[in-house]
Amino acid sequence: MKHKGKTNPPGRIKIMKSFSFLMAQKDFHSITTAQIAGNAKVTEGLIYKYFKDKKDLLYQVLNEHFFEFQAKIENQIANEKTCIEQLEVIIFSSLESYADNRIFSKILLLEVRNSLGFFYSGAYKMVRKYSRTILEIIEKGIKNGELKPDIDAFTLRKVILGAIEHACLGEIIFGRELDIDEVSTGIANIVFNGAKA
Amino acid sequence: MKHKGKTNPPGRIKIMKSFSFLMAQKDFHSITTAQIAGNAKVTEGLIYKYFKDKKDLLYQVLNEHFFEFQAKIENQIANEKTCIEQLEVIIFSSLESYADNRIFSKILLLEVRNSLGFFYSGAYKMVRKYSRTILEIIEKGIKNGELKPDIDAFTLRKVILGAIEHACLGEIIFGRELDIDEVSTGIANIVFNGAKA
DNA sequence: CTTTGTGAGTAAGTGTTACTTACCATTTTG
DNA sequence: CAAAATGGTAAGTAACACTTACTCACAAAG
Repeated sequence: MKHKGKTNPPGRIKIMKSFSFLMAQKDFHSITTAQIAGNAKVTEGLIYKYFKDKKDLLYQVLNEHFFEFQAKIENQIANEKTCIEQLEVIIFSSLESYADNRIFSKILLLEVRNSLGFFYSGAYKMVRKYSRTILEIIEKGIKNGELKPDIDAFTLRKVILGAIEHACLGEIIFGRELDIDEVSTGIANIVFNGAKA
Repeated sequence: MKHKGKTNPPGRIKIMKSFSFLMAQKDFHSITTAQIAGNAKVTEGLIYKYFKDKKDLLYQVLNEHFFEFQAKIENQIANEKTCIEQLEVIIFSSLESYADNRIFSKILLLEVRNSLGFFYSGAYKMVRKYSRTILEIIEKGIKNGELKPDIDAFTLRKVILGAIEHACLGEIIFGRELDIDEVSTGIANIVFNGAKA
């Protein structure tokens, strides 16, 4: 009998916790189902009651983290008035969330992108929502004259998202410390004022 | 008897070609050693004469592509005089190289980053060289007054590299077409002149 | 002109791994 | 109270990455 997702039994929670714990130490592929089950003190078979496969477990863990991420960001945007201030908050909050939640960052920026299945998962819907929010703010900024009329909204989004993600990589991969204040004001300064003298 | 890497026998070439061919169609993990060998018309065992493991095969294929990439970029930088022009060329050429060589892009941007082994591979040395070149141009630009003195060179590099990589993702993952001219001038415009009105 | 060594390649494994099937016990519900 | 569903276990299995032991060809060296 397959699980229909209406409840959240202890076994399921233990499996997700165990998996998150292991993800903090090694990469997805070198985590085995035996380790996940052993660490969670359940049998391997139970994993497949609650998750379609190992990848699905990864997506669902990501999904849980994404809720917090999204909620926090949207909360903080609401406090800002101008579009530029909102974008600055997005840069800062994203960096902060990534730094606070390394497992989330690791999964989202390094582990899920390589397989097509992710782009059909629920977690990806949240990525798109986050991404759309940014685009809407940029478009509003162009309309109300805060941003230059000749810039392309999609390209500006690429620059912002790319900068955020790239800034986190060193931290995730090598465990380097990141001065969020410095980096986020640095990125905002370049993106809004330009680097040319 | 293990291979000592002094020659480049036909079997080795066939394996790398076969693997590249398969990488154009599916992701790394869903390619099996049996498929690689079958497609190359050699036995599975031969793969392990020339490559430490499957990941090592991935790194070596990446490494080959990286030579071209690096050579091309450094060639094109040499033609430009100002630092801003050099950085513009880097943005354009990188986008162009990624677009022309999807297997290379896919491996570098999606497949290798998730395992630590990559950062000890020869291919990663080339990434660092490319990355250092960009940093040096930026630092020169700050010194000679082309770029603002208050920007941080590392942050500017993050923005440029992040924007380039993010711009390629849609293309690699979904096979979307990318207007390189438009995107590269768009990125350069934002990064150098800023988005604020 | 045999011996010795080595590079290129094969054939047949082996242990692990992700995933499946069949089963049990307890709770919920018609 | 019987039927269905939930929560969980135990014992598999096919496929996979990787290993071991072995040819064969051929080139120097003695």
